[in-house]
Amino acid sequence: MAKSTSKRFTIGVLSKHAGVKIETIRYYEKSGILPDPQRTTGGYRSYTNEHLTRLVFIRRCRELGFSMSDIRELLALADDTEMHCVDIHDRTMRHADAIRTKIKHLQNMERTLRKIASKCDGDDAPQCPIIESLQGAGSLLS
Amino acid sequence: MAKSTSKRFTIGVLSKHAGVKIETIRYYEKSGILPDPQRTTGGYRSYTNEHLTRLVFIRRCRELGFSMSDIRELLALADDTEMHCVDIHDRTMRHADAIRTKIKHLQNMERTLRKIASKCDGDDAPQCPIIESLQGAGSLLS
DNA sequence: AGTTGACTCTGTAGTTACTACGGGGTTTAT
DNA sequence: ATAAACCCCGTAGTAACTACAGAGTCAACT
Repeated sequence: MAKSTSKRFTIGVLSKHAGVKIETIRYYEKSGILPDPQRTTGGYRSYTNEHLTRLVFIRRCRELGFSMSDIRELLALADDTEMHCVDIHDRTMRHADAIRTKIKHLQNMERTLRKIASKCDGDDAPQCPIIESLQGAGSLLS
Repeated sequence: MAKSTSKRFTIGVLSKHAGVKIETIRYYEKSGILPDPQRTTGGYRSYTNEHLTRLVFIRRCRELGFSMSDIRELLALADDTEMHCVDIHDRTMRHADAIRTKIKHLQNMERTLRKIASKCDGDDAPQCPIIESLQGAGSLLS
């Protein structure tokens, strides 16, 4: 768990590694969700691995349907701040429960999709039984 | 599997049951993701349970971070359309794989959050070990 | 029948979270 | 030293809603 190499890099490099567009990174900075980086003498933003970690986390959260304020709260948990232990416990549990629900829904969807795929597997029959498979209890829309 | 009761209801009722705002329902209709319902003589929209099912599915997908075009594709799978079996197989598997990745990330987050909560459980110690728990390999940000 | 209140209609404008672009300065490589 | 590639900031555009205004509809009392 040695402290990671603290090389600094530009916004373009950060963008590539995090999979987040440059404009979006600046947008996150402006909205306070990603801390202002140091600047070079020329005025260029200079990032560290901590920025990268945080940015990847933000990107993932967005892909998983969390709002910016959700993410702000989750990051506050990671950033400590001056919250009380009890607050943290409650907030954390609420988030964990919401996430569990998301997982359940995704698991249902994945199961149904794989069922559909397996029915369409192998033979290229003129009409695959997709409609039927979607009417039943295990419907994608259920 | 009897055909569900085909009572019709207004947009307000649909909104309440689906947990989707009226304006959003009209927006979905305009963007073609929710089929145009019948109208009463007075011009009111008249919905069925099929609309409800579809709308709940759309809402969930949005909460899970799917874009409108993702949802359009998923609904196309449910709606049959004139796609070939092979197409469906490929698309379905791609979606299933993406969903599996989402599940993995959410499971990591849930595990980490519950760990944090359990550390903050019971005693109201002056400083809970949140920061440390977030630095390690099982960090929320990892 | 009339009227009140809750509901719905359409269309337009505002919000959130990006995304693209334009005009300029900086850095790097030849 | 001069392009090419990169970065700066600000503004405008997009996607997916969300709110509001002004008018019509419906159900239920008197």
